[in-house]
Amino acid sequence: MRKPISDRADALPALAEVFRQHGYEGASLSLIGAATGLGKGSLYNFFPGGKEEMAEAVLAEIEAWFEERVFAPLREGGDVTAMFAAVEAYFRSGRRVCLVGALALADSRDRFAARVRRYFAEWVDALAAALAARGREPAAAREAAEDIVAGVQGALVLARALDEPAAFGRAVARLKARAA
Amino acid sequence: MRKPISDRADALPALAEVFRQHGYEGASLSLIGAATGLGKGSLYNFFPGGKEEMAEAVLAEIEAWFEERVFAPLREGGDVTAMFAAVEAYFRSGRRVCLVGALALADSRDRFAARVRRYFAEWVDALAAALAARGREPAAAREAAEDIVAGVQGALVLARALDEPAAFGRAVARLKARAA
DNA sequence: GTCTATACAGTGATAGAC
DNA sequence: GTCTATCACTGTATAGAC
Repeated sequence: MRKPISDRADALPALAEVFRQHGYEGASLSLIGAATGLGKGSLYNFFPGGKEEMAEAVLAEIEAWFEERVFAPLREGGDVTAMFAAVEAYFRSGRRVCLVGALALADSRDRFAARVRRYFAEWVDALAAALAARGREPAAAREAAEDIVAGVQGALVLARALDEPAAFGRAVARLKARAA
Repeated sequence: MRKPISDRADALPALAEVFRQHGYEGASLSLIGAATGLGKGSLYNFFPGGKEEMAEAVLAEIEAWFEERVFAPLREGGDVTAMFAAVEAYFRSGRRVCLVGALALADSRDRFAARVRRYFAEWVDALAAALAARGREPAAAREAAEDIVAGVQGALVLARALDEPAAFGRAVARLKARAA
């Protein structure tokens, strides 16, 4: 809520945070209004499709962020270390949850199934390509990529469940070593 | 719903399935009524505390199941292979989601925070004890235990997200090899 | 464009008939 | 004990004033 909100894009960070903290069903329009500082009038002006369109916009932004900062560098440069740095920063060292992962498990999972699947498929594909470029057999690279992506998601679950963000950092260190 | 429902315990499996599929907020009393075949009268007769008491009962049953079939064997016999077999069966080879993990990420996470934390803490502790009994250094055993528990949870997220249950089986195979 | 009012459905929960 | 009817409330979404 730091910057004045004059269009959809300005509202997305606050929106994303509400969905992350409360899930899709739990993110009521009152919570959304409070978090963004926008009334229902403005919200429906920006997002005529209502809450579903808000969530879609948030997911699209997340996907774009990862595409630019994680997937593309992985595919092009094969830079796995940079991925771990980006991921650790993005998830705030385990204090932030992965909205896409949460949506995959939760209530409204079929509503966003296509987007969720694409996000994870792209992540695994890009990481497998990077590992293959570093000399692994294609099949082994793909297994390792699945292992690492699942490891990140599981570490987020565990860190949140134990209320111990440091568990995420430990997991990332292990995964980094395994990827090297 | 196979057996006639005459007390709380009979309703728990159907209840658990509803919470797993729709999350806590998404599991409305109408869904719960349809899944259990019970009217609101019966439900509130069995669970005077309403939905929250239903979820608590489900979580307690899950915890008891894992305590008996997973945690205790790990602590006593150190049988890691049996854990993987139990886990693979319980999560239906990746077609079933972990309710405790889902609650850790989702909306109503603080409501069940204590139970969620205990479930994962016991799992990690028991597994670490088993790995230590198999000769690992205590610190390494604990790291490996965290790695494996997180790996299971992450594999469930990934399998569900990709809509590819087989990804769970592949992950379990990798984790099993890593534990050996 | 943004707010205030409100419509309408659906929620969890309760009361009372049987 | 179980169902039906109903409660008060909150949800999303819309309409209309400004």
